[in-house]
Amino acid sequence: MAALLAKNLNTLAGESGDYFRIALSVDCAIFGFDDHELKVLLTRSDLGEFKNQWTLLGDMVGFHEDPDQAASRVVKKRTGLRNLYLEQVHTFGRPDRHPRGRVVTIAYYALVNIGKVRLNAGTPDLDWHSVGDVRQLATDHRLILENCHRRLRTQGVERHLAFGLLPPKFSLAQLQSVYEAIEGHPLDRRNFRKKILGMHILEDLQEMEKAVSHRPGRLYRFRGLIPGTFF
Amino acid sequence: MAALLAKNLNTLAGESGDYFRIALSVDCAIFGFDDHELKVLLTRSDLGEFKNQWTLLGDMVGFHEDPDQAASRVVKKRTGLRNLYLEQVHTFGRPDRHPRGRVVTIAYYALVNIGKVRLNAGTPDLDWHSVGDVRQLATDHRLILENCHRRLRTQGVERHLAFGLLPPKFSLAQLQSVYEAIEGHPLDRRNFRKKILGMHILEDLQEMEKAVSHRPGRLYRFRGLIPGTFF
DNA sequence: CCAAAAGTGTTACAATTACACCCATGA
DNA sequence: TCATGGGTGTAATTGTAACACTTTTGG
Repeated sequence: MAALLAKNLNTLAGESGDYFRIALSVDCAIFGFDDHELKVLLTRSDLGEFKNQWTLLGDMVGFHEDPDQAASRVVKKRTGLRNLYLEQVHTFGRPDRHPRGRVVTIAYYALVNIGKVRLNAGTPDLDWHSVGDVRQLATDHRLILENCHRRLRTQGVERHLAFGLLPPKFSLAQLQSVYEAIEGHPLDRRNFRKKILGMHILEDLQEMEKAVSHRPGRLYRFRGLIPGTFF
Repeated sequence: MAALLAKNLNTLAGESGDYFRIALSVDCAIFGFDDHELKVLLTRSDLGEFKNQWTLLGDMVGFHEDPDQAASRVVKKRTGLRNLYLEQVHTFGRPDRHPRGRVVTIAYYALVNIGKVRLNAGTPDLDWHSVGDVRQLATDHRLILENCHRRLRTQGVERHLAFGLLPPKFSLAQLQSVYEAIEGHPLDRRNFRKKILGMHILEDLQEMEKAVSHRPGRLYRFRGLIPGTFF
């Protein structure tokens, strides 16, 4: 069967006859938001060459598996969450990128509500890291993370993705804090409220924050679907 | 050697043990501009199931080859042009997308000056097609083309990519015509000139169009590098 | 009553849009 | 002299950015 497949693939005419041995993986930058900072979920590499270095979460793509599904599977396995918005960002395929041979990886990012995540205890040192503090990662994962972060930043407020990072009920201050963390600079409060409220994407819950040691903020929820998610 | 690689790859822990048999290809939407229309270079499929259907230009990625290089190689082989700007757009990997087995493809787009292209005679029915007229393509190439075209449209004037579609000397009317073809709607002439000239990216060549049956336009050339290209 | 964050409008500036007439050339 | 497209400026509108004081709560 493998030989037959190889023969078929060879009829596709490439420069070399051995391209069918390329392995395909997915790597996910799973972003969360906590303590006014953008976080990314990392674990420890299990590659000897990169032992003890941090890496994004990934896995090989199964032979009968859609890469998008492989990415969902990775996120589900490590965080317990399903039906998240996952966006494909870029495919990294330099021949020398992986120490164990030819592995091409498709990078995705996901946005999760950090409070809902039950971290999978079976994953070594699985934990959240401030994106700004990440230094070295195994193989080319720093490059991959930078690409995912840039994509997230340039996606813009209009795509409403940031709501995936928040609990269902939130204040405008929390929402602003999310955008500040993503964009990396402070925003003007009045202009931010004007803009967001003018979009009519928030439903006023007629509720207030509780037990805060200052004037409580009004709570809202997001009106409308986040693409790829079901609430 | 193949068995050793497979064994190594199996240690990467996937759902199934046969992911290493996934084949990887590149497919290129090569855009050109002519007769006030955005064109794309197509050829005839050599897949029995899609015989006589049009397809984008692609090839398998060699085992030791960077996908970006594979895309350059494809463009060079069919058009004779090298050092073009090529942008990776998306990776398509549905398990059922290809009739000859598991082939995941990385899509790229390129912008070429159609006048410089010497079409490779060895490619069946290789020719330019108006993007707006493209109906059915082999496998999922219509989807791939739509993705590449959308990426090109949303890239915006600021990225200066459209210059790749023009000869070195061009008039503002030609440039405007390119943007109109890409964006799919007419633009106001005065506003367009104001915007482009205000960018200071054009050098006035102090030359005029020749042999046109109307008032000749001033010729310009692009000042500065198109990313990924050398002039 | 103090600290801390919520809530609220107006003005200046920049960017974008809409719009109409004269000019240079070849046929 | 006509047809064709080149070349030009201004006013209205819209969007964005800057900016300070009052309110509500818990401690």
